[in-house]
Formats: sequence, C-alpha cells, structure tokens
Amino acid sequence: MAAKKDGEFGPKDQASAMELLWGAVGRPTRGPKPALSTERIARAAIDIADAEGLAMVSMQRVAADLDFTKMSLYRYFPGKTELIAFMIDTALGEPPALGEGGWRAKLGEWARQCWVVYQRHPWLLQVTVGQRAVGPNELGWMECAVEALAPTGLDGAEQLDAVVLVTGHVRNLAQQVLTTVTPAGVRAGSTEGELISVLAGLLVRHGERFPALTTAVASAAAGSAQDDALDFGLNRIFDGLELLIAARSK
Amino acid sequence: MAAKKDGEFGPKDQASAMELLWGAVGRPTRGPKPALSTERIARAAIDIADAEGLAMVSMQRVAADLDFTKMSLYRYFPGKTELIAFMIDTALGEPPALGEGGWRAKLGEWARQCWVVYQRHPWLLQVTVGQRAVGPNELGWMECAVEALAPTGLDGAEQLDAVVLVTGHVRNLAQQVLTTVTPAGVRAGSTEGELISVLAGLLVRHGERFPALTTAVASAAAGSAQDDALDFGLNRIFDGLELLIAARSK
DNA sequence: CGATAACTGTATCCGGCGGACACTTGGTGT
DNA sequence: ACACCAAGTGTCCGCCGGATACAGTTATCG
Repeated sequence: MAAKKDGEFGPKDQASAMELLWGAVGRPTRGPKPALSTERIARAAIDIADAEGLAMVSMQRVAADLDFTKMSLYRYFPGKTELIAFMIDTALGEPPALGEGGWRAKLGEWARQCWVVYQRHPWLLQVTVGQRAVGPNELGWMECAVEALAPTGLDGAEQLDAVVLVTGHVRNLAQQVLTTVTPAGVRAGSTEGELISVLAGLLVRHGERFPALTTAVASAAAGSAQDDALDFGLNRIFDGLELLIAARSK
Repeated sequence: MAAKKDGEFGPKDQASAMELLWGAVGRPTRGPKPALSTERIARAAIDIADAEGLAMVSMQRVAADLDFTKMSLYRYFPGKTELIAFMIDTALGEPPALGEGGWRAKLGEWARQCWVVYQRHPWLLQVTVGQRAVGPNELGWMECAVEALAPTGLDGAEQLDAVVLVTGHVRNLAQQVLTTVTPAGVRAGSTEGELISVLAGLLVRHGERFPALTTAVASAAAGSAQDDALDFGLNRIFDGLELLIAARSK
C-alpha cells in the first residue's frame, strides 16, 4: 500500500467501489441486523461536506454524527475511498427530467441542473477528478444529455464530445465561483463580480505587467451587473454545435 | 484552526501565500545563509508530484529528497498550503509565446499549451479548484489569452468569459483522460479510446438502462480512431465565438 | 439450543502536519 | 576582536485521521 492515499484509486478499490455502487452486494441474512446502511452513512457524510467542506469528512466525524464509532463504518465501506464514491453518486441523484423542446433547450436545461447540483454540493468538484468508479446516477446524467443530442444527426463520438464540452464549461465555472467554507461553517459564496474585484485588486499593484488583462477587467467591472458567464459559454457552445449540426444535415 | 485542512485556505493563508508568490519577502541579512530556497523546495515537490502523484507530497518526503528534515521547510513556507500555492505557480511556468496569426490561431495555440502543462503536471487539476492565491504566472497565462482576444471587438467581460470557456474545456478534458499513478510510480495514461472501452464495459452489463448512451458509445467505438475531443471542443467554441465577433463588428 | 455469521466497540499501529525548544551559524554593533 | 542575536536547522513531541486485530454481542439457521 505504498502510493495509495486520499483521492487515488487502486484497481482493487475500483472493483469494490463498483460492487457497492451497482448494488452487487446481497446482504446476508445471518447475524444481527445492521443498525446503519450505506445510504444513511453517505447522507451523513454529504451533510458534513455540504455544511463544512470535504476536509471535515473523516470517518470519525461521520461516525460521531451517527452516534457510532468509526469502526462500524468499515462494515459498510472497505475504506474512505468507497465511501466517497458512494457519496458522489448519491449526491448527484436521479438525472433530471428534461422538458420537451429542441436539443438546445434540453441541453441548456441539463447544464443548468448540473449547475444547481454543483452549487448544492461544491465538494463534488474536488472529488470528481481523475479516474474513479462511475456510478449509475452519474451514467444516468450522461445518458440524459446524450439523449437530448441523439436526434441531431451527430454521430456517437460527436455526441459524447459535445456532452464533455458542456460539462467542462459548467464545472469550470462552478470552480471559479465557489466557495470555500469559513471556520464557522457558513458558506462564503463569491459572485462573479467579487471575483473580478479580487482580480482588480491584484492588478492595481501589478497592472503594468498585464495590460490586456487590466483593460479587460476594468471594462468588465465598469460594464456592470451581467454575471451570466454560464449563459455566455452555453450560448457560444450551442452556436458552435448548431453550425456543425447544420453542416451534417445538409 | 477548526475547519482548515488540505486544499482549503483561510484568509491568513492567502495573505502569506500572496507575499511569497509575489515576492514581497525581503530576506534579511543576519544569521546563516539559507541552505535551501523556495524554488528548490518547490521543484523537489513538483518532481515528486509529477512522478508519484500529489498524495506522495508530504513535508517529510520533500525534505527527505533534499536531504533535510521536515522542519527546515517551515522556515521557507508557513505550511503545506503555501508550498502548494508556490508549486502551482512554478509548475505553470512562464506563459507561452503565441505566434502571429488571428485570434483563432493564437487561442488554439494557447489551449494546446495549457493541455501540455496539464499532461506534464496532472496534479494541477486536483489542486487548482476553489478559491486560492493566484500567482504571477497564473495571471500571466490569463493575460496571454486575453491579449489574443483583445483585437476582436469583444468587450472586457466577454473576453474574460471566453477565456474561462476555453480553459474549462481543456481542464475538463484533461481530467477525463488523465492518469492516476500506479504504486510503482509509472503513469498509466488512458487514451480517449480506453475511456470509451471502460464505458462500453459498463454498458454491456447495464446497457438497457442507458439506451442513448449505448448507441452513442457503440457508434463511437466503431467509428474508429479519431481521438480529438480537444479539437472538437475548441472548434465548436471558436465557431461560436466567431459568430459573436461577427455580430459585434457588424 | 448451540453453532455460526454478521455487527459494534476497544485498543493499537502507522503516517502526516505542525509546534516547542535546543543547538548552530555568521553578520553586526561596540 | 568579541559578544550578541537573528536566522537556519535538528530532535522530540502532540494531535489527528485512516486502517487493522481482536474481543464482545446479536440474531438466524441447522
């Protein structure tokens, strides 16, 4: 167990995480009834992560919140890695139901739902990097987006690439805008405007080295209160996709 | 120090990290000469992170690689947080020099350079999430991209949004494709094709629940060896931007 | 009814971050 | 020239989190 820690998965971990996520574990009938469940534990952990940040999620803390000792949890998850994988899929939840409409409306709705999830569970951003076990809900979200693009005439690879493109935009924007947690546990959300003012503060002291950035930030700060970088990006992406779709169906 | 750990910054941390990053520390003249330097330490830490993953970067390990004890490092960095901030800016390095050409060529080149950096330092993806102290090199990269967009007639906010859009795509794609580290320390890179086959493997067992995804993946797998999701996304984004630029200059 | 499987708790190891404090080094003031 | 003292370094230690071993407890099956 040399190089395993924190966010990294070895092959064995992925295997057991997969079993848990996809429900390949038949709970046996012998012995005392479990006082806990993977769901309850995951919920407790998610509550902590939502309220106080991922760093506060320790086996001890989760167990304490459930009035158990930390070792009980190891009967439900082989290790913290698997708990986190389960937290991810639980926090994602059921994929959204997209209303009727064209692919553009559907995919826009989908992106906005992603955004909401990231707002509610900011720690997802820290934890969904790199290779990991993919759960049913995560796959369901992908299905949902691909489904919106299926009737467009794009081929399979293009559909997948398009979905990756949209998720990338949403994720990155969420990362810019979110929110570490204050020691008190309250979330100090930062709007786009605040970010720009932080940048502006830096540029006051070192502006001469970054002329283009300085003028851009100045114009953005003056330009006022349109903080819709999410929509901006989505519109560009959708415009670009539309061109491709038009070319394909021509 | 209740809720501080790992990747999170308190206000004080940001302050000291800022001083380090922007070189506001005048080394005094009294006492023995420092045997180390922030740069050397950061380089050593980066080497470890590159070769064996971020998880293996501990103060002990970094110090050991430099033949010092861990406490020496605390004369250079108040804590691990600041070391990591310094690692980020060092690993990013000088912003690239973009050749001549239109904004599209320049921004494409810029994105590709980003991609290369993420390939070389995969841990950057894990560590550049959430609020953090921004160093001069990181700002330099932004400057570089904004500069490419300055002559397009987009306003400041649009330029910034466009840059965020591109970085989001590159980052997310890098996250999909990268690479945890095996215990042996070798990097097991995963190509796009491998990712698709992992997906395909899952869908074999649970495909009925994800029909659209199944057909998309099947078509992508059959479709063959065009693994250029990076270019796909960039082209869509640039097409979308081009429409906006055309509309602005009309 | 007892054997057995399964859940929970206690004690313990390991490793990482960071602090306390003593020791060493080498400019600076007198 | 010498003492002083700031600054760098090393040793020991406390704390905490993940993970294991093992004993104690509970409920089902033979």
